[in-house]
Amino acid sequence: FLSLWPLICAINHFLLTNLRSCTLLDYRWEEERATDGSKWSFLEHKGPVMAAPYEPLPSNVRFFYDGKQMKLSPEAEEVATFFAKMLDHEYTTKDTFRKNFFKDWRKEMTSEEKSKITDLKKCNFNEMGEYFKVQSEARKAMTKDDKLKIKVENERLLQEYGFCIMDNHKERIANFRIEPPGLFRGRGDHPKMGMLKRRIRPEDIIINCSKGSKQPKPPTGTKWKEVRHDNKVTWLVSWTENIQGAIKYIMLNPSSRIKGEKDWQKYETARNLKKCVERLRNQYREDWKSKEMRIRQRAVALYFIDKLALRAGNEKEEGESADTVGCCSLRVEHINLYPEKDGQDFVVEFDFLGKDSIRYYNKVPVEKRVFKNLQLFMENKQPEDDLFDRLNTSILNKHLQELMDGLTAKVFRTYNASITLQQQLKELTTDENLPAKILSYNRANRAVAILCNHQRAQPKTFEKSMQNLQTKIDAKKDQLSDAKRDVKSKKAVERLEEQLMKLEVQATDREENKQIALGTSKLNYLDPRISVAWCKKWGIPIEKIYNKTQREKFAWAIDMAEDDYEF
DNA sequence: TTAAGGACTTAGCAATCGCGCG
DNA sequence: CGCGCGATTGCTAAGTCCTTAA
Repeated sequence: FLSLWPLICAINHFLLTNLRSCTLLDYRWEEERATDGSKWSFLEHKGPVMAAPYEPLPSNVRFFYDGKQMKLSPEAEEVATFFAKMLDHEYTTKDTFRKNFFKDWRKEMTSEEKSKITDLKKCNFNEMGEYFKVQSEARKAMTKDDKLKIKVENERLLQEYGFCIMDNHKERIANFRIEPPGLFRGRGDHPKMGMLKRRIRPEDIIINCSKGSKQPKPPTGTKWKEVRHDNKVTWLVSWTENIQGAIKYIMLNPSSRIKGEKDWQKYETARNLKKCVERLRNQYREDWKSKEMRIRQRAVALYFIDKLALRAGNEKEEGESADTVGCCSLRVEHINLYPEKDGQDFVVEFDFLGKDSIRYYNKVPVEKRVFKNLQLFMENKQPEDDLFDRLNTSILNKHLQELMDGLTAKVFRTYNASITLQQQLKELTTDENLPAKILSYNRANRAVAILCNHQRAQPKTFEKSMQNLQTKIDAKKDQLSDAKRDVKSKKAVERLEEQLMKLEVQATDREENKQIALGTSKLNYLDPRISVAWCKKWGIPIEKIYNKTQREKFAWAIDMAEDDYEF
């Protein structure tokens, strides 16, 4: 294997460079597209990689019920291992999780097991849990050669299943592996946490490819649920998941033509909004005065979406998922009104759980008319009543569609994120050294992340890593003063000063960033042409802003944007 | 008009990678 | 050369919005 590796790398490199030059040569971003709603005319792929089959535990790894050893049937044992693997996780202490798990686990038991195992508290999974810990330690301690074997096998799988042919292009597939079975982990206070996510069989899977293509073969002795040839959609494989009954898809990587073009289109729609946003703002200000309640509600909601970059807020079925809201689904209990607070007039305090149960907390002064309207909307309502009872996302989006072609609520997030980046870059970038410019970029990015409420848990290692950095800074300062004493080494002093500045910038950046996630806005909300243009204008290598994956995703923008690009 | 189904984008966290350091 | 950490990637849940059907 060691001798094979360089060859594999060489082949891989050849393929990648070949693909890249292909992109450059044929300008696939500028190819003509069909107008009949079809997404492709040829699609060929190898189908999904199925999850690895269950391997029963060795007989020395035991399960105990009520203190007594018990040999479980393979089906019940598999589900038990899912729980055992999560023993250290907070999830397994939660009532809902345990209840859902136990209910679903019992469904997999033989009738004998079912009659014996009646109380989760009496189940002892410790040996199983230990076994998996030892296994994962062993994996970490594997020899180089064994690690390489795994790497080679993964690479082989990627080469075989990780690509497809769509309309003359070899494209990378995003998620070509079928999700393995396990226990459902919802986010936040999810009523279904702990339920069994069942194993997906070939009989559950729908394959989508073109008629003339070589069809993917199901594993021997099995059949696909269906093979269809629908070129009005972009997915290659789909199946229905058993927790929410939702459909899951295998689709292409963001670097693909089909995703890139869609992304480009998204930013073009946002730029169209830029052209008419003042008109729209005047319109909703007028509508605050409407004699119709539904119009006032629509106008106030739109104002929030525009000013605060709130999500649309579709209705959700109660009890099916965590209780989270967006703009249209805000309830009376999610806001507080203060005619005067901290020296500001007409302050609205927002406090609610948004997507992924991330808390949105914000205090904002608003126009008097908005404030009065909110008071009106809240009159005679209970805390759990809808704030905008005459509004939903479908009504709002229908209205937006009339104001501008292609306009929906989420376009405001894209527009406000991108315009903020552009403005902030203009404001913050100074003609300093490279690290200072990068810091400016990150600060502009950060302003957007704060606007969009993209948070992350403070890394567990944050305090320590800040300390380490401080130690480095102190050491560098010492070095510097030593060097300064030594009159001969003027060059060395300069170099040390630069290194020290770099470290200090890094520390500032990291501190400001501890609870903010920049990745989401960078990947989904910021027109990449703004960043490409900024790099060109200031002579900054694009690699400083975008890593390899990001450069692949934004290849279209890197190809087309010049230094004078205006969002 | 509403509900359900379907397709696609957006999201944070966990696992893994790979680089700089002693 | 191994270790530890930050960076990157993988995973899949959770949104948005459109279409279809009753």
